[in-house]
Amino acid sequence: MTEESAAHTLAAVITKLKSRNIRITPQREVILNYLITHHNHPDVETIYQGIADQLPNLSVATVYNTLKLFIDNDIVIELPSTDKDGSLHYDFFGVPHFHSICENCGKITDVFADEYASISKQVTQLTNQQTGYLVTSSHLEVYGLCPECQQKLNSENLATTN
Amino acid sequence: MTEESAAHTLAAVITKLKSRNIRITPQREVILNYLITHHNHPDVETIYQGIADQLPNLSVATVYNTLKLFIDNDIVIELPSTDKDGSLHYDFFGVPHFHSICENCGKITDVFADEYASISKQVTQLTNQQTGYLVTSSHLEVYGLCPECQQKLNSENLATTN
DNA sequence: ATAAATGCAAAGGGTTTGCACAATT
DNA sequence: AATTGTGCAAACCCTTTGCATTTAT
Repeated sequence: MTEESAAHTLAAVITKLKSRNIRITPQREVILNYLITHHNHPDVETIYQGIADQLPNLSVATVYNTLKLFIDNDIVIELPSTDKDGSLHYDFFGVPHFHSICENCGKITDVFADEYASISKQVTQLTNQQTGYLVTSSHLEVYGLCPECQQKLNSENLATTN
Repeated sequence: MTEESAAHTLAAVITKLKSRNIRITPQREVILNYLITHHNHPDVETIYQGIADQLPNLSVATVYNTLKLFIDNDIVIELPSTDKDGSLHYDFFGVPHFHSICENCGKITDVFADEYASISKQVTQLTNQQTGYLVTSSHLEVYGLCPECQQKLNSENLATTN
């Protein structure tokens, strides 16, 4: 994402929040900007460290509060903790997508596909028909082995069978 | 699920585990049986309480160990914690399905749909093409308001606007 | 026999909470 | 001015860890 479009995205989200009478504080703006410009699926600690220079007195509690606010407003989604890390991860959800998660190293990868729109729609309809839920959003995670871990595990197996 | 088919399912899963040289302990069998016969998406504490009469000396650590084993062998899946409860939930995954989660009360509801098979397949292919992951499984969660909470919130709104 | 699983209890660490103070509208 | 948000630090509690003992194969 270019700086230009990131700035535009930031402004658009802030407008959206303001229209819902949500106050825009420096903390919220910085955290939001971090999430828009970083797609590493950070946990709270990573976000905290990543904006420490901009907000020297920031509290972790504020990061948690802000993330919850963004999640409730469908701006950010929460991703499960990966094996080697008990903390939850967060992702700006401007463009709908899903995630593949490596069962070996815990890496999270974005998957953007045009097909996801129709899948979401189908799933929303199915859910509403069968359960009566009023559907707000849907999350999809795919589990497997990332290319790097496939290679690494393959090398290890070759080594141990010699 | 009838007792008959539950027993059959239990036997089938045990055979599958044995074929992978996984030891069948009383603890594992009881926990597995609990999960096959209870689809309340229990957390660890609920499982622990639910089988306390069958395994008086059971340790919570064993429940955690066993669940991890089942997850690694694609028998059980882990579900995110609901808002009012910081603990993860577990679900026997004999018949593939997805889940709807109420954003208000945290209730988790199974959604069985024939369409899910083709969705999973499609998602697996998309992921493999775009990321090179070797896909093992996929999870889908739908968020929204359950019928009960829709009604409840609607009543509250009517009350407060009077 | 022996490699693996269990139980116990303590430690760990991510997340939440309560309240005084500060800031947005 | 009034409502809302923030920072701080302690508390919470789910989960993990280490090790001695027991057990499945």
